[in-house]
Amino acid sequence: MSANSRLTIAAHALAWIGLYQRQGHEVATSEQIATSASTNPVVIRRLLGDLRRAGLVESRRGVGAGWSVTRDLESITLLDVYEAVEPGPLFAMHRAAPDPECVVGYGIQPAMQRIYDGIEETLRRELAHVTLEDVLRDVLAAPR
Amino acid sequence: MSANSRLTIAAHALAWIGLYQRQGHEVATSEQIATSASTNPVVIRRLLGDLRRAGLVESRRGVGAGWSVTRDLESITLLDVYEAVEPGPLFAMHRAAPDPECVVGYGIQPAMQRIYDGIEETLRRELAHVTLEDVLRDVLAAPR
DNA sequence: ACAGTCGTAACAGCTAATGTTGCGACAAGC
DNA sequence: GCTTGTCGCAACATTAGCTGTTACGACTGT
Repeated sequence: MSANSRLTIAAHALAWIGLYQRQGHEVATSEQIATSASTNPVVIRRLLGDLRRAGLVESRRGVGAGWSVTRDLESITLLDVYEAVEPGPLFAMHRAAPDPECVVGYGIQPAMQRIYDGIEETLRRELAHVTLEDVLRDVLAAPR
Repeated sequence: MSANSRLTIAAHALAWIGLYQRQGHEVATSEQIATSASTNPVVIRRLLGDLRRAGLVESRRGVGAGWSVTRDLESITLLDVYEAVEPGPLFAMHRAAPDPECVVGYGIQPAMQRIYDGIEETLRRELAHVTLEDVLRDVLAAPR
């Protein structure tokens, strides 16, 4: 399966901003977050752009600009983040439509789609259980 | 997320072989399955090769060669298929290791890994619920 | 020996994520 | 108003994985 780190990096960024604000700062820059996540500031801005579209963060421009979280970390779940940064479904159907003359080719897509829908629903429930506050707490509990 | 149809095609192939055998045939060829799934025989052979490594199918060579299912469809779950054809984890960590000097960079990976492990476990339980027999029954129940 | 099918390598094409550069837009501070 | 730091965004290169295709040797029933 595709090595997709979007959810990981987005959670990293949110936890970083949340902690930084908790330490008294107003906003965090994409540069700072990129350094912590070992990636490029543009990658961070793109991801945070998705999160802004979902209303989870906001950005300020000009000098002293940067990003801030709009809600309490307690109220943001990984499902919110997942839906903001992951566009497609977990599993895909056939690229080209299967042979409609074949019994299996005819019935396989609705059958699999029902299964996949159920699985995605379960995944969502699972992600909705975990808040960013949980993540940050767990991060800070790591032994040094 | 990557549009990955491996699980779909593998389930399609297994259901096809299972039904074909149920109709009295000994083996199915990759050519036949590829036609039903609208893809290339080599793609099918590659996927069935993974399934053979997992012991779910076997192949015969020479004239009159082809593929057959080794177990009752009732005893094969989508989890068996998933594990046979999907190598990696659902979600990936950072490409490059995050900054170990940063509190978040230091603790984020174990924290996310625990969450992802739990999610994959749930996914597995969900996939283990569905047998190929269920899939085939559902396929055949499709209205024409 | 022939014919049909698998097994596998090699390569091209496509898609998505990621990395990088560049530059205009914007706003705080001087 | 100028400078400065940061975002917004476009453009492009790179990488990785899956998919499609061709080719050819290996194998086996007839």
